[in-house]
Amino acid sequence: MFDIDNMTASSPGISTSCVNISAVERDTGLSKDTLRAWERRYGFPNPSRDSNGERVYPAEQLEKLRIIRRLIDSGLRPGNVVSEPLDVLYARMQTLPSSVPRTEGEFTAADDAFRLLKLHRLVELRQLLSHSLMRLGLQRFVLDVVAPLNELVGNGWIEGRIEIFEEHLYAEQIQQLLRHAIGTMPGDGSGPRILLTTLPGEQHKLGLLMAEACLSVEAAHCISLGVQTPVWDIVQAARAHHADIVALSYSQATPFNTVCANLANLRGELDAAVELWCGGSFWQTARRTVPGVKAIATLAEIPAALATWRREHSACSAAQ
Amino acid sequence: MFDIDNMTASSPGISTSCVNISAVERDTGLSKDTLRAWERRYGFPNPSRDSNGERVYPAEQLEKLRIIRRLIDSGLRPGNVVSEPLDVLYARMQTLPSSVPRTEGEFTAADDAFRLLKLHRLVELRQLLSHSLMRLGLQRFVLDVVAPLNELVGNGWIEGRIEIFEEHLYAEQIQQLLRHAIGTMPGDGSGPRILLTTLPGEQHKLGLLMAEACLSVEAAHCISLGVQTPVWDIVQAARAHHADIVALSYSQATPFNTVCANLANLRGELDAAVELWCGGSFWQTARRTVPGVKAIATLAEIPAALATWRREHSACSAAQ
DNA sequence: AATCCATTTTTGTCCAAGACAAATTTAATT
DNA sequence: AATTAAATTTGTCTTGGACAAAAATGGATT
Repeated sequence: MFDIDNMTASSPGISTSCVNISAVERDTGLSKDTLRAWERRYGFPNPSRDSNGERVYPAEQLEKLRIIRRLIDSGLRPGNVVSEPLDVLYARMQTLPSSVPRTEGEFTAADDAFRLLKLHRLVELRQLLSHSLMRLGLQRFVLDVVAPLNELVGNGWIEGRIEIFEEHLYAEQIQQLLRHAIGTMPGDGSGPRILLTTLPGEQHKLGLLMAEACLSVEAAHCISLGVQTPVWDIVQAARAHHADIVALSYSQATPFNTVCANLANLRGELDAAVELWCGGSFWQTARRTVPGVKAIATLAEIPAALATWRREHSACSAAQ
Repeated sequence: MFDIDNMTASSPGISTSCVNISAVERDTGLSKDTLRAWERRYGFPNPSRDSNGERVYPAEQLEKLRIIRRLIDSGLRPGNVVSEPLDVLYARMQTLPSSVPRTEGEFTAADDAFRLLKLHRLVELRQLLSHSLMRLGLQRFVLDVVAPLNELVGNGWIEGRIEIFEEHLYAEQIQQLLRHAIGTMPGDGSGPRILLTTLPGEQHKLGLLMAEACLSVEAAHCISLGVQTPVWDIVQAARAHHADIVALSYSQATPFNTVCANLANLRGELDAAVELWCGGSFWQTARRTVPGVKAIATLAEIPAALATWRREHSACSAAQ
């Protein structure tokens, strides 16, 4: 019993040449249905078939799909990019708008960190970040260093200047640093109890951690559930831990309507007394608001939002 | 334009009553194809249809699917459980074998922690864990407290005694603790450079973190990429960071053949001088070994494995 | 009773080709 | 220039069939 495709696969030193549709779905984030539809409509991807008639994707096509994914994530439409040859796609990547609004002054730390990441100088990177944190304090560190660095790394991935493993490594370093910082803060239990998480499908944990850092600095009592908590479990957790506020984090990639539907759904399930906050950069271009949901467009708004809550809450308890 | 199903859905105060197949896939982890196949073969799930002929699953069926998932994860087969009524399923959950081999003496800490988790007494839980860590040291804490607690929580989920949000919360607490402990260890750079990660599809980050803790204690230089790194990126990262060892972590849920295929694949891509270690409880029942891959059946074996590496490596450099 | 091998059943995943609604773009009108 | 309407694009869902890997079963042998 031998497999022709696996034999042809291992030709030029690369044994991962050929993968099935499940692997492509996993590695590109494009659903099987989408992959088949593109093949039907645009003629790409164009996988060969194994002895059983099933699709087998060569590594080059997988790589091209990743590039296409980047372009679509940054606003282009499938019909305009999927059937284009590879060099045209590379050309288009150059013309993407780089949306990194940087505050002058602290941009050097983020730039330096990015350079160290690319050079794989991990020890120095950690030192630099750790030093910045100590010098600026947690709040300013998150706003002025981590946030722009996040953008740099994110754009670097879209433009292909950052490998996946470098992004992973970056996320680990920041996580280590922020968790350590958050962990060493006392937390006197006086502030509001805030339940932090993301909904299923949203995997971006750094945004959540940055929010937790900013909230902890303001003496809020944070209870983080990590990423991807189902709606029903958020409701249960809010009750079990007597949360005053449920705070969700979205990355910009999420379709706006999905966000609205989820928020409305969750709002309906939560007790009325519990506030629902939603952070994510997409609010900057949001067309409508969701009733009963507080939009937090940027991390910098967090102190003000907390101050408002405290004012309203103290007034409320005084009235009682 | 009105939707009959959504109207019947919002009857008893629950607005999430009806969901489409995508949501079910997301919330249960069962693929769309599997859900349709079960419906065809066993008559369950049995969703109604919306005006467009698409499946709409009521909340009860979703809940039952979650229970079925637990039973299958613990070894039962779909044909025996999918078509059974709900009360039979509950009865079967009671009869599941509890496979927690506990070392006498330290089991009280894990049990107490589990109890505190169920009572949502977060502050006390953190204190207890933190105290155990200080008393036992990181290594023993991981082996004697975290590992059995992991089992307790995992089994609790399978048996339905633990909610998803409680598991999330647990994972966050442990993560916080371990990261903090790992972060405060000096790391003199003398030990082997170990690249730690999991392959795509493997999301269990606690196992990885526990391994990192045990390795760090033995003065290894750990470079963690977090979870779900593609094979090609592992190879790149190993080169970029001059790793001596690549260590992968698997949870017991992964099919054995998948593990073997991935390992063989990765082994072929990695430089021959780089060792490949693979940890995961499935080795305890493993039928075969993979050439060129070192199996680490339990965390307790880590010190010995590191000692072996050091012996071989020092002999090697002396011979040169 | 335990181990091994061959046969049968179970089960997850894949396929094709069509359909449709939501999102987006384009065209037309005020 | 701003709205509105029509056309296009695009992701996701549908059915019913197919097949291979995994698991269970049934003997035969040690």
